[in-house]
Amino acid sequence: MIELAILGVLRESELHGYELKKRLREVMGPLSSVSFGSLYPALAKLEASGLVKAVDATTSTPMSVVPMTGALAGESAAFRAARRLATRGPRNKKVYGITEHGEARMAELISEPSDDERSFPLKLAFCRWCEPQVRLSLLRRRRQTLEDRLTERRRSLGARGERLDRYVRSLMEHDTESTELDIAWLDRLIEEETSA
Amino acid sequence: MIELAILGVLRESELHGYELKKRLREVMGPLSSVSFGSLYPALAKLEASGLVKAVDATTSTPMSVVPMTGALAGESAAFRAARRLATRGPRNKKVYGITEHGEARMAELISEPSDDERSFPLKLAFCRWCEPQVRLSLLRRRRQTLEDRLTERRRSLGARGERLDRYVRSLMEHDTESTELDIAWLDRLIEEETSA
DNA sequence: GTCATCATGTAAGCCGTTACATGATTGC
DNA sequence: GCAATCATGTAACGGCTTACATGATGAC
Repeated sequence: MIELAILGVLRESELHGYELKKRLREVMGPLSSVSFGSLYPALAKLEASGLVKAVDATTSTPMSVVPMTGALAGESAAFRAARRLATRGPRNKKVYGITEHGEARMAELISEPSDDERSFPLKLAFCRWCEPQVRLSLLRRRRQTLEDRLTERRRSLGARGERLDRYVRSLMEHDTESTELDIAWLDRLIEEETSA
Repeated sequence: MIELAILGVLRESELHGYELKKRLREVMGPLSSVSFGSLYPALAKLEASGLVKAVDATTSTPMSVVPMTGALAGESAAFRAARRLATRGPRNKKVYGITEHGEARMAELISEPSDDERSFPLKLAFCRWCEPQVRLSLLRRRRQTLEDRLTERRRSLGARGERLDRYVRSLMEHDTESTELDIAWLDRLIEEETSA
């Protein structure tokens, strides 16, 4: 889970742990944002496996050398990171970048059949990097999962739906509605994917 | 999490661990169904705290005494459990029931402010047992949580929405849509709650 | 008598958390 | 110089999972 999230964010730009955490919160939502206690060990593990590497930021450029244009609004996150890095020196920061091995691992993670509520959004968020057919099968796999759940739900609801508690029934009916919306959304994505 | 689920199911009928697991899967959905490895220790802990107790099923009624009507389809789960218990004897089974202390604990758990994706459905599923005002504040609290997330989402989407990856944007838009559906559903529940 | 199912547990491990410790840099 | 923030980590713990061990009961 956290592995794919880190790789995906690092693929966009090289970052150090602290900024990585901020970007992760943006991607994964304010909920389920990873904590430092899991982020740093995860990074260390990824580095040990060669999926990410610490990039050398040996430019000891003092601040005066960096031209301050005043047009800071347009800066990319990566550029800001680079500037701050140059300003502060690399001694106390570890800036990570994804390796080729890491990119291959990403493709592998996205292809994995597991399809739960947590992993799917993450996979979709980074699926631009993978091949169209992998992306398409991801969408179809997810659709099938939801479809299965829906028929299962309908079966158990039909069996003992009448004598169900009011709140439980409302919960189930809403879940069904919600899942149908999900499927319709996936259908749109699949349609766009196949037409292109 | 698992604590509330167990208490809630036991409140409907006295059960032993194995059947409890089956009922839990029905309530919590096929996903996130607890495993034995977590169920039994959880039950033991609940018993130690006095929230559930092992009910004595000392009725050594032999099977022949139980009349077999043939109309088995209409049996309740509780009755089936009782019959099977009488058939097999209590030696190898531990049938649990909720205590008064456990009922109080349930009310406490439902009142707790934590409101995440997992705990809310569980709370709602068992909220019939708690007082109307507690139930209402549960619904309102959840609604507020979703509303907050929605405004947060809109804020971050407005800031950098244009240059967002296609799939990430679709993900966010769908999440927004989905959350709006949730809120509308909660509004219906709240309306029903206040009108009665 | 044997196989599937029912039934209860324990052990090891994964994945993540909170809380704590440490120190550099910046702004005032 | 001092506080706030940036930055990196460690330690202890929690909750849940899979895999394993054990044995009773029922169907045939």
